[in-house]
Amino acid sequence: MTAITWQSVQAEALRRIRSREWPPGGQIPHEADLAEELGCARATVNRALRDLAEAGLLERRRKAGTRVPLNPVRKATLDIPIIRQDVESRGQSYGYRLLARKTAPPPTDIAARLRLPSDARMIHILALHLANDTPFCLEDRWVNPVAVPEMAQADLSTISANEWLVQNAAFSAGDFAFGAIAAPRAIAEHLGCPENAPLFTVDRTTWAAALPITSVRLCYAPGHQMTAEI
Amino acid sequence: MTAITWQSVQAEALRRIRSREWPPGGQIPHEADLAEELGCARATVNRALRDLAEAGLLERRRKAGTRVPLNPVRKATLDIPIIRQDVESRGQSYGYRLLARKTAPPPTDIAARLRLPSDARMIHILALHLANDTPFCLEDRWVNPVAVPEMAQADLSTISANEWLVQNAAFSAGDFAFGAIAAPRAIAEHLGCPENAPLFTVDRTTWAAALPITSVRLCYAPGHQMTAEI
DNA sequence: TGGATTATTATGTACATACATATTAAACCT
DNA sequence: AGGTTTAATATGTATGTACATAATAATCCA
Repeated sequence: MTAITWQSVQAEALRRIRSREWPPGGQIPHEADLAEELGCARATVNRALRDLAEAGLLERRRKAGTRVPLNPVRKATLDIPIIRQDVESRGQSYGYRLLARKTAPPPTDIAARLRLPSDARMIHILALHLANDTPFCLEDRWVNPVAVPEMAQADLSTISANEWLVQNAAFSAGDFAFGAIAAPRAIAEHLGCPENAPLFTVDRTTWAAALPITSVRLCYAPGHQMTAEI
Repeated sequence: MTAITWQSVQAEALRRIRSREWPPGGQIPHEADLAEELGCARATVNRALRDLAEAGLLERRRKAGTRVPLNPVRKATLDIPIIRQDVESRGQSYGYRLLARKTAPPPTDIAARLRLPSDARMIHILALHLANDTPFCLEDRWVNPVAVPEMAQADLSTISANEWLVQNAAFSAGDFAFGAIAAPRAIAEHLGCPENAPLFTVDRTTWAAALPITSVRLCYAPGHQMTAEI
């Protein structure tokens, strides 16, 4: 009979943080004391508090102990599915059109972001993702063929570069930037929206260790929202 | 001498996933086997694999075992600091102006989102956050006074509602939505940007258990980007 | 055969113990 | 007093064991 779980310890810790029994900025008892008080092993307390620290609700440092941060930096978790799954999980039918694919030197900002020379040969892909046959998202992607040589043979008319890369490229790290732009003429035409319409954009760069794989900008149709939970 | 850490086990697992030694869609050896093979305790393997599963790189189910997902839904972690810290961490000076504060019934969409009757009395706050004395972000917030009665006495001219709530409201859950809008006249004037400029927006609703606390829309000045890493 | 019941099995968790590691506080020496 | 060394301490992690739990596979029975 083990009534005390690490979740119950975590719930009790949360309660104390919220009730200010453990005030913001203040130190909390150390693991051994809590374990004794709650009647469980230190490992159980450790698991509970470590988890809270990862969520930004506690700050822990060796020897210094554990404290409740004054201004907690909360962490939200964002799910990044492939676009097809994103559309399908909304209960809509997914469609895809490859608009262009060619080898060319990248624009300077892309080259700089990937730390490649601006005369490097890269694959440029332009594709449209559809939901219920209406434009959902425009994918403007540059791929480093050195990182994924197999891509030259890939048939990107049936599977999107987005999906192909998730399945075939071994990426280790990446960064995202979310923002908004006014739709330029060319993009507005593809998305079927007015020129200068406000578009939600996601810029994404991925790496395999130090080797740059791809940099992509996704322009979503007007009104699109991306959601996260905390 | 304990050379094997859960991090090293995790690194080895990652290597096998990336090298396709453990192919997408395939099952991997169970914990006991891996522990024996790598020469460590099962708990160590468990910690390593559990972490990878949380990041979306593995799928684990009791009895069914652990497998490499075909289309991994990667999880990105977003830091949500208070706006002042966001500005200051960019090396800019933070400024703040309370534009309006009054009690009023909420618009229907806000009421619906918070599951409150549309004739509820709520506190409406409009405030401008500045970076280096130029507009950074416009905060349009509705607060449920039932959830935070102390807010009636709060001096929101020196501390933003954003910061006050983080320090004083015991929130337990929340959701975010990121999007883009064309700046309406009123917002454009506050942000000092052209009307219809594309603005990055964050809509955020927070709860204390079942009790709605606040719903806020942050409109960032044109060009602003929010970043995340994976 | 089919539906319910019962093993079986892989992950999930708890615990006691031991040691590692980072950091602070104390002691020390010049 | 000030800088350096040393001790003390809280968290971090590894281990072996034991049992819990969920889900599948096997079995049984009508």
